[in-house]
Amino acid sequence: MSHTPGVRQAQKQKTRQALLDAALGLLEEQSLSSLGLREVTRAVGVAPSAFYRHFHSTADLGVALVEEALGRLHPMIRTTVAPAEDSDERIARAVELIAGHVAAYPAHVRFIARERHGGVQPVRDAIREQLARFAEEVKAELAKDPVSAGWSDADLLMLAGLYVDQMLVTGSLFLEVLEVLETPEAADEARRRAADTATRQMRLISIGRRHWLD
Amino acid sequence: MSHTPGVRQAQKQKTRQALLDAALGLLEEQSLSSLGLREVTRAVGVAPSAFYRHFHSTADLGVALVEEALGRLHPMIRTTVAPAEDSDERIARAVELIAGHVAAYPAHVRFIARERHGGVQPVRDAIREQLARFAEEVKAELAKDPVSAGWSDADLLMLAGLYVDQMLVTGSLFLEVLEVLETPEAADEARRRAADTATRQMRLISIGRRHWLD
DNA sequence: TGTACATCAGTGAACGCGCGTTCACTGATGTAC
DNA sequence: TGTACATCAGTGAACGCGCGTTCACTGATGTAC
Repeated sequence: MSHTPGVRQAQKQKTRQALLDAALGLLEEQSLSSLGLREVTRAVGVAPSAFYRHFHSTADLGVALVEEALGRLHPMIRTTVAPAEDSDERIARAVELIAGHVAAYPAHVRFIARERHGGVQPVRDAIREQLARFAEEVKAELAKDPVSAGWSDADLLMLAGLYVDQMLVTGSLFLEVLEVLETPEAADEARRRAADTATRQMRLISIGRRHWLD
Repeated sequence: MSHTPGVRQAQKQKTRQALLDAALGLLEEQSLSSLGLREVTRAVGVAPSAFYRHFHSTADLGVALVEEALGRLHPMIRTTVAPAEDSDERIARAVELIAGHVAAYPAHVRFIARERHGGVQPVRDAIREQLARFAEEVKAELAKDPVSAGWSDADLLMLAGLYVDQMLVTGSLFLEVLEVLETPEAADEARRRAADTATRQMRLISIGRRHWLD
């Protein structure tokens, strides 16, 4: 039953990925709700009608992009929030990791930031669902930390949500830095300041965490 | 030189406001980058070409909406963050104020949340500028508080930014509640939980603030 | 291995439609005297 | 107050254009025997 001959399926998969990649590129400068099906197929070099072999609509494609952008991020989240000897060290690690991810996948990060509150409901829903999963995972990780002794489940989830939101805020901050750039030196300086602000904000939150039960 | 007869100007202003109102309504279910000039004029009941008497483009209209949504919020911010006898009281006041604002102007709040990272650059810039002003004002207010003794200017601005972001997060949270509703009872319960989460997150941040210099 | 038939990813033409923008216009409002 | 002229917010027709969707098609890939 598993036959899966391959050649035909592989080619289809390749076209599908080309559509996703082209869409992501076009979405750097517009929202999903204004993305045209014909724009995407034109960028790939296939007929407009070919689009329907892969997606019902651009909204459907958007949901696939959410999976691509966030689906594989779960393991990364886990290791980022994992308890560390030194709290400042974990924060530095997290900020570096976010900066690296934004530098490596700016279009994915921008897409999520933009469509989280965007005009396409199914995509908003898909993002909300993924972020809720992140929050649950962060909560599970926080619970392992001795610092969390005595915390209620609701408070742990509240803190996890705060961390998840803060990650997105930090990601957006690094994205803004990429947009401005001007000279390489100015960009470096801006990145440094963004990392510094993000680090201090996370540090303040983790101080609040340590004194929550005082 | 001030002549300003009025009748003609007043009528023009009325049409302009009608365009803004209609656009805001249409933007509840789509992003600015997909909003059509003809949609807006159709909703108002004027000819498409009349649009150009008021705005160069829908992006231009969007910038005007940013001013409308955020421009008059500055005094409110000031009183919200103003030092209070009891920290928990100030937090409760802030959360109630945000909830009330979202309930009173949901379309404005949704517009800002959506377009802050949206596909229309001039609008993003206008929002960023307004939020930067908010952060400066919050910073000035925080500086008055005895708790801020010994804080560097950079740290005050960092904290102010955290508060501004948290206000937007809280606004979005209340907005999501409005979207779901289902039954009135469920909506009430959801609103209660949203307020509770927002309150605890702000409390955690203010605990972090009190122990920042430990 | 070879043959006959089935599948199906991608084609290309056609459609009706709403878009943004232009332009000469109308007629109420404003100004000068 | 009355008259003659200027201003200008809003009109409506026209334009060329790209859109999403449909449909019968083609030809390479897959399957059965």
